[in-house]
Amino acid sequence: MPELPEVESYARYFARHALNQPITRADVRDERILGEIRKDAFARKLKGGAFTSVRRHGKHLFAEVAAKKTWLHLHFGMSGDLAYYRDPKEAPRFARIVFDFAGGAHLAFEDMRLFGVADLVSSPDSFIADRGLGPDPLDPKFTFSRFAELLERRRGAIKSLLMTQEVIAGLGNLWVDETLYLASIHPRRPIDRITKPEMRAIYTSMRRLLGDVIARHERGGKMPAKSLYEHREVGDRCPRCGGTIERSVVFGRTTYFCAKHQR
DNA sequence: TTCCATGTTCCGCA
DNA sequence: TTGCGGAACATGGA
Repeated sequence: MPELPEVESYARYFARHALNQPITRADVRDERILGEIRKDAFARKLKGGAFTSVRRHGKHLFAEVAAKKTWLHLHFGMSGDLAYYRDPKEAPRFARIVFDFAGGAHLAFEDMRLFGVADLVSSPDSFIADRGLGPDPLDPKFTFSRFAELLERRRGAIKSLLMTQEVIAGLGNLWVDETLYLASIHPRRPIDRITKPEMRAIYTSMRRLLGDVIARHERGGKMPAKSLYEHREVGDRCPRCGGTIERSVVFGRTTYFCAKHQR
């Protein structure tokens, strides 16, 4: 379930469990999950190191291996997840890489659909720059004026822009729909027809939503009954205004919205 | 059997 | 140059 809030939860999970334990083995069980690097080079570079810190940018997770001067980079695709466990029998069915630690524990990078990627990179900052990723919306430096700048001289549907990782890094289909629902903006609204107050509504809704979803992951709660998330079905009643939930395709993705209050 | 899925990339066209 | 539609990738669940 990996958009920004999910990856943030994975990053915290990684930091809580898998830091500062010597890596005795990096077992690549399906080489298709690797990016550029080959399986033996990946394993050789990590063996004997230890993860020392974790960073997240957008949907990307980075774990530093300071002694080896490298960072593990993970992208979770559509179905990626992490699992930390002691008994090897608990390994997830679709574990693509398993890190064995000296203390006897294991960290699995699982990804059923194999759209995820694992790689080694020299630093998160150089990766972000090379990839041309936009700012992370939860970065404290990501102010409203920076957000407004991103919308300048842009055309097209607001949903497409918010989904584009080179513009803003981290939002995906689900939480873009939820953001626009909260801000009462139609997903196809042309960017150049969004007013300043509406921009602020989008900015505020987006940041509050992402924080809420992260907090919810931490305590394992459901989304509120009033959320679009709980009503992603054609013909459902909008829990905020009683309008009808409709579906269309925007930016190639199934899009749900309230036909009444999202304009 | 068929359709759909929280992502990304590449190609062709306007 | 920018934006968009479509297809592809791999796999399981409804």
